[in-house]
Amino acid sequence: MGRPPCCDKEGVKKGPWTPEEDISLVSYIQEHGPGNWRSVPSNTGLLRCSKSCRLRWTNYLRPGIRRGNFSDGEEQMIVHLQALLGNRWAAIASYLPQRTDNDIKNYWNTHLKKQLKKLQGQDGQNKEGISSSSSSSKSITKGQWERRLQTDIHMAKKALCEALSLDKSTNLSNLKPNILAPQNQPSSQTTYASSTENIARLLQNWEKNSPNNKSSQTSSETNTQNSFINPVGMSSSSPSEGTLSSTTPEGFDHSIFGFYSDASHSVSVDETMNFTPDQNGLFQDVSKPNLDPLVPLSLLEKWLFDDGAGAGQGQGYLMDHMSLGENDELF
DNA sequence: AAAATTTTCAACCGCAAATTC
DNA sequence: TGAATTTGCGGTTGAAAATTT
Repeated sequence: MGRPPCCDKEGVKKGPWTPEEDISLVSYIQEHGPGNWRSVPSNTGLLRCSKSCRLRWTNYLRPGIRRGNFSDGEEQMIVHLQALLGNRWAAIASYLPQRTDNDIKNYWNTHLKKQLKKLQGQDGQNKEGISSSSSSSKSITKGQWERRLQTDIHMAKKALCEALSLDKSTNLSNLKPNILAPQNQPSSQTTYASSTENIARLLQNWEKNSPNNKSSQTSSETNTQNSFINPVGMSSSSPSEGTLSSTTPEGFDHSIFGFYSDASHSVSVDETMNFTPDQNGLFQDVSKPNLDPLVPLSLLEKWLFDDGAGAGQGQGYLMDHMSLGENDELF
């Protein structure tokens, strides 16, 4: 016997999410934590299927997500990892904790693929496409099954890290954010919308900046200067590119949730590149380990392609060189 | 200025693995 | 144990925005 369906297909809303729906979902998750998606639509009253809720959360609302332009480093990382792992976007995204697999996939399909094609056209000698990747020549020598196996080893280690770290701190995903406020932050702060009151206030502000008033909401740059009140008292983002402010098609600025808040300052790209789940609190997707996104690719490559990698020799090497936060001690 | 074309990216779909009962 | 369901992943779509003609 199975379980009842999460939602019936009829009466399920599709298409772009409205700010109200976002707020509804966010406030529910703030209270109950992410997970148990099948109960989300019924408990929130959202006319969305559980799948859609999960997707919206993981790809858009989840704190710690960095949106907008990809840095050169990220770009290179994606190109290298794609050469190593193929189109395994979730695996690739695990190396870029601030990016979603969907974003990476989109970026690959819209930007990098073309760039590589161009390069390929310019340099006919490089038939493989990733001409600049030192690892690519090695990767051809490995069968695809072998690459997959190596990735799986990495994923297994990752899962072990998570399991062990979760054991240490109880099951984080089931606890409420206020309970798990990062220790290095003042107790008055959360890394998330601070309360349902805040969300209500956000909605008020959003209404003031009515969706009809599109002129001020068309770019992330203008959004950094909009009139949303930061619920946790965070100063407004600096207008410099790369500040963590994201905007829905409706112009809903998610920085208002204080996802990335550090009450004393807005978060720059450089800072966020080094963020850790602890710094960003509970709502950092626990499925993404704290792997420093700027780990030199040669380390990854070395590990993945090291003959001894599968047996654990390379494992220690990689782990030693990657910032794993709490998990460092595990290896 | 307007139409046509291209680009972008949020969201959907289907499948496979994992989970639940 | 096995069937039914949920969850997660990768491929794809299509509306909106941007760019070109």
